[in-house]
Amino acid sequence: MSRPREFDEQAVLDAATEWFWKNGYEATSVRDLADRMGMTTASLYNAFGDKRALYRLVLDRYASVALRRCADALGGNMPPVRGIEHFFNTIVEDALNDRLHKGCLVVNTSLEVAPHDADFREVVKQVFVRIEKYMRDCITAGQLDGTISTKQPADDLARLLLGALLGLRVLSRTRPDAELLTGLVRPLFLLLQSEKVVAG
Amino acid sequence: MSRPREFDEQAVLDAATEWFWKNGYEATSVRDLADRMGMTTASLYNAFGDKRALYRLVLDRYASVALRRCADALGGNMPPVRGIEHFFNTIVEDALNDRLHKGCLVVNTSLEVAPHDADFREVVKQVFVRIEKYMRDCITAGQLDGTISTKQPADDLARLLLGALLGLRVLSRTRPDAELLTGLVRPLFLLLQSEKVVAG
DNA sequence: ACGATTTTAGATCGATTGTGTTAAAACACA
DNA sequence: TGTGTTTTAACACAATCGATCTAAAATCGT
Repeated sequence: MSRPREFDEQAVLDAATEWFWKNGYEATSVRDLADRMGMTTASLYNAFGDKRALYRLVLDRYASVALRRCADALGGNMPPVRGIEHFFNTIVEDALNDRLHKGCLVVNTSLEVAPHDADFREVVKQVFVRIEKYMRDCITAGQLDGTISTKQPADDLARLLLGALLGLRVLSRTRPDAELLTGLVRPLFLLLQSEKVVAG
Repeated sequence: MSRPREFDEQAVLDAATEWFWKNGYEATSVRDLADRMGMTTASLYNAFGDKRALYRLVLDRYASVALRRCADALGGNMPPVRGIEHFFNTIVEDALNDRLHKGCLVVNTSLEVAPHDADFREVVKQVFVRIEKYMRDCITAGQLDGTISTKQPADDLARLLLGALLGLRVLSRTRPDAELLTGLVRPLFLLLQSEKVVAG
């Protein structure tokens, strides 16, 4: 066989993720990446291809865990409306704890690189489609067991929740204020609330 | 006096806006800009300073008309709830008609350049604050004349509308689909609707 | 028509970009 | 221990970046 790698693949990918996440694609140079990953540019190109391929790998890894977290919260054993509340509360908490204001890598990608790169546009698009589907399935379940209002179709409610999520992510980068973010999600929960349920 | 400029300032700023808007800040080179603006880089630097100053000028110009359009729709002579509907419908229409999927320059800026530039972060932040204020004032007016539900505080409703707007703008770049965008805003209108008003 | 002033056009600066090369070093297997 | 393979380190490539310089062209007030 051959000489083994000196670096831990998961660790260096984490470092690359952090850097891309914080600075974006264009503003991150390969030399910056190599430094932060603790390797030379030659090793980087040898191991991951070019800059674009590395970003793709980083994005796929990020999207994978993000989607799993979404599916766990919305499709888990929690009651549907509790799952949605928990999911959004987690998003808000993460935003308030993120001192670097990195937001969401997928959302950042959707505005910076997806518009002029068909492959990345498709990745982002599919992530959004999946999230919308998780939301819709969760809402449908809640409507069936009577815990979520049926005044509006699950399709539209899921679209609104997706939009609110993306809006949250945008504000997380520029105005990560507790009152703003928690106030934003509050009306969503009341909107979902079934008429049959009496508050208190 | 001196030699007058050969270019129309508003026209070249429009060209610069389009290019920055479509490609973002980093991916737009000064040479690209000069070509599209029909001038040399020397003239560009002489007239507008450096690249960053030009972007700032472009962004301020864009934000100015965007805020005026927002104020006109939400603070005009239309009934509050009609104003909000009109505003969001306009956003959706623009997104569907925008074949280049440029989205909103302020939102694009908030994710690409604002995170690592305090000045631009402040610009974006103030635009969002102003929009939120227009929303809140409009909702408060609607609550006072009984056309908007008072079940939720105007503060929170305004925050949700801002978030939904930003979400709309994100989706406009990646998934400008009519069903998605119109479906997203539909629940918002029903949410605002006063209980006293009977549908139909 | 003249001098003052400013915009042009074109070339080019140093720095940095993404990417590649070369050769030495390090391991696995025989 | 030797052979083969791969990673490493360091250097460097062509291209492009933002920014500037010089000098010619153009227009104003007089």
